[in-house]
Amino acid sequence: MTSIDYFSLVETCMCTNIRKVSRLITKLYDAKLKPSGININQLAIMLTIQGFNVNKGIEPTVKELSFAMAVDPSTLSRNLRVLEDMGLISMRTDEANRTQKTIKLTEKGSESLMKAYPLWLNVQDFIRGELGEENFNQLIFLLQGLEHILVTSSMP
Amino acid sequence: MTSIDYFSLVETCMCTNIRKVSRLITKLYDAKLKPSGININQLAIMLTIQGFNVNKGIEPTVKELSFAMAVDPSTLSRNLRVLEDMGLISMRTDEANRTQKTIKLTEKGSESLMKAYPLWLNVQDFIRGELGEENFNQLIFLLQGLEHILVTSSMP
DNA sequence: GTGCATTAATTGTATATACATAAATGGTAT
DNA sequence: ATACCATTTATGTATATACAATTAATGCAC
Repeated sequence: MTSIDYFSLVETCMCTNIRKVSRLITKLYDAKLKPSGININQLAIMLTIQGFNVNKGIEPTVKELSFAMAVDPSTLSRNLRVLEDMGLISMRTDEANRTQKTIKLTEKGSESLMKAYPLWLNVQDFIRGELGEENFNQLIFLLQGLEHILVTSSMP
Repeated sequence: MTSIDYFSLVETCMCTNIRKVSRLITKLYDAKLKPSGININQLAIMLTIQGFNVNKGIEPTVKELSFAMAVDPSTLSRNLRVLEDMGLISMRTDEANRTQKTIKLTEKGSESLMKAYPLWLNVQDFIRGELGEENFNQLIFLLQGLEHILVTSSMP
């Protein structure tokens, strides 16, 4: 094997590319969401909770939320604690099955969501404008395809 | 404004999609790199250091590395500490300008790199195989386009 | 119903991440 | 030469992340 070009190697790494963009885009969304008092991760958590509630008519458990977001339960547990301390969500032991807890937004949480929504839309539109509609959609499509592969296929 | 479909909202969020895939793909790369003793983030750091060294003939400073990887210097500072404690890199105060430090791989670091390389290649090939060559390349292309936008354009 | 396996959530530990600030050095203006 | 400003790195603090292990509750087999 001849010598390796390390720079181009790291530039073709799917994981490294995604992690780099993840850092950059998180920074932008967090900055623009700042006036709402929540960051993009917290917004995503609350939107997913609200999605369970509005679309499915249920209050999700930690496990359900964890699966929907592809976050480790232990990670989510700590993230939820922060939101609870902020008064944006409430968690309650499910009396039907006391091993699990159900989660819902508080009134204050709903208000934060409404405050964050237009700010989120602004960033989203900025990115869409810069990338172009077609590239934006294509990127989302490819990311969701990759996500599906990572969740369903198991590498030997 | 009529009621919002929160589920589809979060599914169209560029940031949330990227963060989710980032978690999933990091998990896969880390698992497959495990026998090498380093994770994908550490591999990326060491490859970038080696890239500076081999391609540019210089030992990068924390700032240069931080810029190349789009990581905050304070974050990188801690990540480098771990690699230093593992004996994979060495950092030295630049005597020409004592405000900065220069970084290089140790012999042990180079060995780790060589051990990690075939493992990395396996994961990379797996992803390429599952996505298909064309989608793989297209995804990298779109990610680098977005990266460029995030680094150069400033949102009003 | 007692014991054991299972499941859900949390905690211990470690790395990753960034902002704000501090510490150390270097450069410049007067 | 000194005083001030700029630059680089590191530290304080807080959130994000996951794996391993723990705790608590359930359920099943006998």
